[in-house]
Amino acid sequence: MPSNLEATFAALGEPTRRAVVGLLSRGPRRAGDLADELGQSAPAMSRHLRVLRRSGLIAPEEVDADARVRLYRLQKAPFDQMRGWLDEVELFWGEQLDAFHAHVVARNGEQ
Amino acid sequence: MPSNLEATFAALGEPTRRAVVGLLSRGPRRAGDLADELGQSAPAMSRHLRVLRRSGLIAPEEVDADARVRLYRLQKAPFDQMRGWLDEVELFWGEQLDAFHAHVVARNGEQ
DNA sequence: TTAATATTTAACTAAAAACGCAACTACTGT
DNA sequence: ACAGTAGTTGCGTTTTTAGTTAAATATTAA
Repeated sequence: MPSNLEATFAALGEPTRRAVVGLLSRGPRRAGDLADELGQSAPAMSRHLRVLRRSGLIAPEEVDADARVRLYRLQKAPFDQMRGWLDEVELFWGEQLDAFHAHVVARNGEQ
Repeated sequence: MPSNLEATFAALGEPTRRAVVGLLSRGPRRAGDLADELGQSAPAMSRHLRVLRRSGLIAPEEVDADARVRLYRLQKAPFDQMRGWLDEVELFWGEQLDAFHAHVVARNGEQ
């Protein structure tokens, strides 16, 4: 389950896959149900799920009884990583804006 | 400047473009400087910048003096949209986990 | 006007992604 | 063993993406 930002963002850059994540946020589901709900063929959905699996965003539930059925579940790690990246970017960005503001204030005085 | 999630996530699914965003978070920069710092040819960088522009993640600064130079700057809206989407997903997800926890507690008693 | 600089666009190539259909795997139930 | 169900994979096709070189655009400086 290698969770890398590259694959995560790329996976979410596709509407069907974002919709899959949206549905899975409501609870785990089977591949076939996702295909039906999103109007995709079984092979197409299987491929989307593979992309999502490789990104680490989803994982098949531990198979218990019926191994024909794979219940997919959302994974937290990639979400944390994305938020971490966004936090980092916005942290420096904030400093930049602060510096810009200080610069304006230094030139024009407090508004 | 249509800022849609699809283009935003897709744009960030590429390492060079994420690096561009990282650099721009430290302050606005010219296309040529970004190309140099990231070891990309000018045309390649120009294309990456077009993708980022179309996603809404960056915008060229209002041209002031020298119009040969385009200073690119990060835009907040797409970041807010991404966080909004993540919030929504994790909101439902949280409810799901809460329900699961309640279910476990109901079966096994408080841990 | 001419040269120089910064950036984008055009045309092309190569690699990757997406989708349909058909075939295959793996398991269940009779 | 056989049929049925759930899901994945192989293959051919079409589209998209990323990169290159060369040319075009826009602006400043001489």
